[in-house]
Amino acid sequence: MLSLELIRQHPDLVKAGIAAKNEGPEMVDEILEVDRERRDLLQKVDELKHLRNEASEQIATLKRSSLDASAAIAEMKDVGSHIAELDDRVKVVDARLRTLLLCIPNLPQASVPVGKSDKENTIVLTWHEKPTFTFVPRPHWEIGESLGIIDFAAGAKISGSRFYVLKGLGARLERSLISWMIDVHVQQEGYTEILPPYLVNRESMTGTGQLPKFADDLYHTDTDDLFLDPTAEVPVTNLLRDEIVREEDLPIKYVAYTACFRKEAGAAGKDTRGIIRVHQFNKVEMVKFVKPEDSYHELDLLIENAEGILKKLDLPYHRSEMCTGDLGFAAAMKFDPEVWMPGQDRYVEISSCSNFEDFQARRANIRYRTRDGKIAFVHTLNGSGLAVGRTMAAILENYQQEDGSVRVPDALLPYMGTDVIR
RNA sequence: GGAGAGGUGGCUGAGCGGUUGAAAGCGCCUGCCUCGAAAGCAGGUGACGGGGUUCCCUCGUUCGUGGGUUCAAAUCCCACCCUCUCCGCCA
Repeated sequence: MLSLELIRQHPDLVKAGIAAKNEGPEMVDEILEVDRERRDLLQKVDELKHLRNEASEQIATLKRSSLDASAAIAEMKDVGSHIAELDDRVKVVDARLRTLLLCIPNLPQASVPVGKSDKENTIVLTWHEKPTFTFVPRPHWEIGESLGIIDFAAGAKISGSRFYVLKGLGARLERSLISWMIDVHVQQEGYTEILPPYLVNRESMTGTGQLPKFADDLYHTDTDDLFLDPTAEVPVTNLLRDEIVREEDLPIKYVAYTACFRKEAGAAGKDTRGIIRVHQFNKVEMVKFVKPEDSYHELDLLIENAEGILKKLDLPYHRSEMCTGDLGFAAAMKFDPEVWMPGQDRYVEISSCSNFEDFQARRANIRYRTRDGKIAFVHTLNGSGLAVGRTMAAILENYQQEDGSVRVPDALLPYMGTDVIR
């Protein structure tokens, strides 16, 4: 959510910002209009309420000294109904304004390269050359199936397309990755581990920005109006919804594993093979709450924490900087580390590290009290550290051997109990 | 799922139709005291929104949420949500 004050004072700046995200200026004008209407109404109704409050006090005084107050009461009856009428109108206008504010995207940070779509993202860093193989490397779905550790048919039978089943050392590898990633973030980088609910309510989804605009991507339970989390970002960020934390407690750094659920509504025909794009996947997510002045430094650290996992696994990757058109709804700046998949001859997004500035904090009302007593919104950031299924795919493709077996990365040896999957 | 109790400011907790935005205590802040701290004493201390002569003044809202009754609701009525206790069921 953008600050209403910012929209009032610098509508052109806001229009330019959302234009860079491929969003038209109409919403801004409507907000200004509705805001004007709201303030006019408020002025009127507040005046009447003031009148009523004063009259009530007089009535109370009269009653206390057992005097007749029926004249004043009769007079207030009209005022009361007028107030009720205006209050109804305020309520309608308030709801409209809130909806508009919830639907306007965050502004890109000034230094983000302007671009229309993901085609204009730039590679800002490359780590390790693409490895050479003495044989033709296979994609992970072939490796996984031939080793008997990924079963796509079973997933389709149990649940449908874009589901799969892990077996034996495949399941063990996934579980090892989850534990190891969390251990790294907790023990080496000072994050606090969280294990949150996967089902969240409407307020939480609104707080991080999935609702109201992106309901189509979410699984929803009809009976009790809960949503399956598409990322741990949702439950973990909402941990501090409507809270005021102390400045000295910032930054707050959480890491959480959850299963993630996505309808992938707009992705028909995309990544149909393998475990890259599925309806349910595991992810370890880092979430940070920081002071505004620290948030870009914290973004750098967050990216390093995400990429640290890739480095420890010795997986080649590069870092893509999102242009304005590919930032998404809530981010002010975003970097995606992408891992090399030799079996598919391409890089695949394996993490996404964003600074939301105060966009989510405003929606979710997450604030902090400064040392001198002032209250301000925190900045929130999050980044995958990492997407676990895709990490497994990357390991299968990068660590595959000519005989069809897969070496276990050194970092995972203590968790896997074997150094090779065959 | 059934029965009961309850949800009040950062926390504990009073109030149960009319100077109650809300007692008291704790916490926090400021001052005095002190070499300093503690204790003690004095004072201050919620959030949100509107308006203004914008380091301040003023008005409104806010006692789980949403409705209702009333001139007036933390206080009465209804619905929902949540917490706790007991019973049932259960990984």
